[in-house]
Amino acid sequence: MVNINTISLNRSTLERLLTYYHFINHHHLQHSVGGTISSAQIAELSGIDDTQIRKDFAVIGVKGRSRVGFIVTEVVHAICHALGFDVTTPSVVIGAGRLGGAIAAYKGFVKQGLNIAALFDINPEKIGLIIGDHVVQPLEQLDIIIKQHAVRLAILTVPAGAAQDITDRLIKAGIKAIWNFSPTSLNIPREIIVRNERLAVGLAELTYHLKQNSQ
Amino acid sequence: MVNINTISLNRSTLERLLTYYHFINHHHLQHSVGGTISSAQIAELSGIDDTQIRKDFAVIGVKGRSRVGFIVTEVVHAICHALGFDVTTPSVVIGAGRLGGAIAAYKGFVKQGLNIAALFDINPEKIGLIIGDHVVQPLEQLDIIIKQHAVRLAILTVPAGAAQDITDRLIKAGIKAIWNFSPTSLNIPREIIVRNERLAVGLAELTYHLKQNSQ
DNA sequence: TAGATTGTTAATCGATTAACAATC
DNA sequence: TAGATTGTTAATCGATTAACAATC
Repeated sequence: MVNINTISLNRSTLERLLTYYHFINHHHLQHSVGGTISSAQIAELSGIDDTQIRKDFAVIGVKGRSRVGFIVTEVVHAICHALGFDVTTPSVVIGAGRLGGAIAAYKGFVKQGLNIAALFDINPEKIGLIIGDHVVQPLEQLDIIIKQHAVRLAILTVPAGAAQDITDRLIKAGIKAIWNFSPTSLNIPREIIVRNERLAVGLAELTYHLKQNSQ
Repeated sequence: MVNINTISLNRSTLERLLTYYHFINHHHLQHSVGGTISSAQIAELSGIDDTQIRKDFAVIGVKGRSRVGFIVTEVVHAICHALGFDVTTPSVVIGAGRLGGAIAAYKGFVKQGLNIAALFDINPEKIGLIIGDHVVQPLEQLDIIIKQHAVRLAILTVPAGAAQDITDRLIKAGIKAIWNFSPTSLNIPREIIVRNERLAVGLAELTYHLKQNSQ
């Protein structure tokens, strides 16, 4: 086993690795037992430069063969391992609104190792509702469930106004990483990992280009 | 009025502009009539280099004053104009599931000029349901509504398996831009603008860093 | 004026792409 | 072998940061 603990993948690299993974899966290439694929073929599918692909594979410890290419199953396993998909990540979802419910009910993230231990809401009327496989829990249960399941990841889908309070509470309860869907910037200690999912950026990009094209 | 039709903002620039906009709004700076702000102050708030900020402002036509800084309202207006927030963008949401419903019901995008003309679903059981201010429409209404409202933007929240078929149909109906939340890659003509909102990337980034930190 | 801040040029840094020897 | 493909170094490109004259 190649030790990849010491290497550090930046966000662009992670995104590219996920792109390779997606295209390989999408084309059902992983089903061809012992099948191989060249960096040029992946480049053709994904639009990413073939030199870049070979470098990325080198970083995650995948070795290819001259005149043959890379063994598909090796690539898939290495990407899963590098990205942590082969480890289950327990998590909690805070906010049982439409977005929180969508994430809690979505099965696609399970392939990435995500396991949702519980879904919380502050609204008493929502407590007890069943969304996906989850019963909406009151926030009072937060500490207990986080400890019980050794949860380190929280998925935040509360309104902007409530985000900071909940965040402080999550950090006190031992959360180490926050996937933030609230349209606000969180004030957090440096050691906590945050990913702000700013959907507004996507919309801005589209409206901007639409405007450009119509002129 | 500065002509910004000819300039081209890339994705990083758009993201930075939105960041400035967010921090200026978040700190209620726009309410200070005639108030000014320096690039160093925005740098402090946003973490973006002050030289970069001055360059971005130059690109969107905002002029500052020595020893004073930039007039807040001018900055806000210029960003809104550059990003197209001052123009209403009619759109349709395809897929009245939890995610589609969340987007259709969310009011935050209105500030960016987004107007949702209709919400569609293929499932007959969902037709007629009320989500937010919208009645779920059958796909048969797609062409009529797109023409009626001159819709050019479609927001796609259908399962991966249905995404390509719907996309083809949308393009035939005259859609020019697609905000794709389906976890799949769409095959589309070059002239159509697509933004793939790959939430899996965010999750991968977090699980990767959690794994790194625990070793 | 002195000094703070802009606007812009130059330097640095990192990411991407090209080139090509090594390999099978 | 000849030729296709990897692995890696070198070159290019673009984005970021530093420096600093101009300005008020």
